[in-house]
Amino acid sequence: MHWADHAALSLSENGKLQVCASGITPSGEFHIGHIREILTAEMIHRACLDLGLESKYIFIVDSMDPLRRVYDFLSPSYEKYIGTPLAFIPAPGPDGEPDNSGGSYAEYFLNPFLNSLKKIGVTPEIIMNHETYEDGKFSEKIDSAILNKDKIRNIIEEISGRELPDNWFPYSPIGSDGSMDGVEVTSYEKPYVYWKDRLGIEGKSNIMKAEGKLPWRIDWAARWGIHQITSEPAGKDHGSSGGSYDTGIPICRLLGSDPPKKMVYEWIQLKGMGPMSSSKGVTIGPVEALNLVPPEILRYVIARSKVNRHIDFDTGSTLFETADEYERLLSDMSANEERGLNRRQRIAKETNLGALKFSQIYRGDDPFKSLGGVSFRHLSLLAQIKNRDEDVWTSLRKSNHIRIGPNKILIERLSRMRNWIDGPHFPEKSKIIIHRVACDEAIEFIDEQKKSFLTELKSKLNDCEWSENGINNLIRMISKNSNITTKDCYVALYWLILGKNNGPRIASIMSELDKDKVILLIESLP
RNA sequence: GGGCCUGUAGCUUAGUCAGGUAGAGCGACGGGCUUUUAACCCGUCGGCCGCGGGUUCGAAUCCCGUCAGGCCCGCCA
Repeated sequence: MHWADHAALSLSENGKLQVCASGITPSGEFHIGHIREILTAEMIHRACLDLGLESKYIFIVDSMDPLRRVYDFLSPSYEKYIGTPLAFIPAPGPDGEPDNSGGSYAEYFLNPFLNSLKKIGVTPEIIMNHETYEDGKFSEKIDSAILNKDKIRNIIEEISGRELPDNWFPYSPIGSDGSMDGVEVTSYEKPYVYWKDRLGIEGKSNIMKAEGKLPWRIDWAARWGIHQITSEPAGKDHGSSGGSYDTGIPICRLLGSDPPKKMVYEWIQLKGMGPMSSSKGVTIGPVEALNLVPPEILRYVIARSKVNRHIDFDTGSTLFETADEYERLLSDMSANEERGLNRRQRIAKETNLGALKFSQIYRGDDPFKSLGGVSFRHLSLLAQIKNRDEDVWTSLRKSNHIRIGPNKILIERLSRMRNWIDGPHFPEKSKIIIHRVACDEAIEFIDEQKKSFLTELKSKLNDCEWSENGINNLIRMISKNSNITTKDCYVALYWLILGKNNGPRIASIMSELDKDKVILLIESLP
């Protein structure tokens, strides 16, 4: 059984109404790590629906969270906004300076992300957390938290092992300059929290409005109750023992609600570069990823991996393999029957089918409709050899990958493949590099006999039709009349042109090159 | 210091929750496609399931220990 179906099944024991949630702080660029947060919850939501439960999926934007520090991509003028909720800070303009015409900081980073989510078929109910505060929905929880201040303090200190300062208070009011930093609470009289800020100015915050917020650990526990959340997978940072999940559960109960069951997902890492971090520049954005691979493949990256296993993401060969695995699974699924499968194979097949199901952009779509019929590896080859799309289709027709014209899926794949190849993420290993002069290995491999074959070939090139077939026929003809095997003739050409001992059909590569270039290349042999 | 994840064929890994003869892909090798391939099809090779112990008729799977790698524990998915 797929993990999402399994999660849904265990949720179903607690009732028919399910609310699956994700929460992200929009403090900077979103990256594919956030995609895991989103998709883990969204797939469980879909699984609930598949099971016949009533379920909704909400995405809570932590717009009330304060700016923690001035990130590298921000201008130093953001210094004054540290401690201010992201919803109340102007977005950075093109120069990194605060720009009042560009909406809020939170929206600035959120909107492109929502766009990408739409492309992968995720359409959550979006809740801006600062609006929940503005609407007074937090007020009861805030009141309750303040009244239970000592109990909450105990929970946090005991479970997290952290020691809270003496002046700690379970509510952070916003001071006169908009920041929550250095604001000390002096007293509480519902609905007002009285305070003195770091400038020495005194004031009060109404807990019915967005004039302050609960600290993170309490905020999280409170919203579980406010939104009736039954499932919220959290990143491993919240999941380690003593982390915010562990303190959230008893705090949520203390505030009068049932918490969701703890579920922790592992992080996505960029292969060889450790965990993703926007501030360190170790990141790949969803927009970037979607320029390379189709949305169903991006979903599949998440769907195929168990929640508690980390994912090594890289835009090189791993992504190729994952994409090809998707294609292969699809064709295998239609082929073999249930019979003759033992228990393990049945489970594996069932799980794989689940992964395919959750990879579809729209729930209920037939996975087989997303079958391209050509491996990504092969497509990358053709895309590099053939400059014109039409030639790619011709080649695919010849190899029986497609019958008539390419379908929409394939056309989109080729266009993405060209992006991939032209961009910085395409793996070196898969690149086809045309040599301009013979490399050392080529010179070593090409002995006198092979050289005379090439010389002969060169002299006939001008008479031959400059097409894949014409060139290939010429190669075959000359090789037959030479003393070496056909295979050696081809290998010599591979070494000469690509610097490797094999490759895609050499005639098709040559036909895309200028004749003069080929001639110069042969002449570059000593 | 506390905790999590991982260790299975050359590489990537499934199978671990519900113990019952180790599966797959890539690579390599061989063959086919009377045209070469990193296409396509068929086949072969390849695993003391990190190591040691225990439970069991039976362990990759459960338990204990141990080694190695990665990660989290101020904010970060």
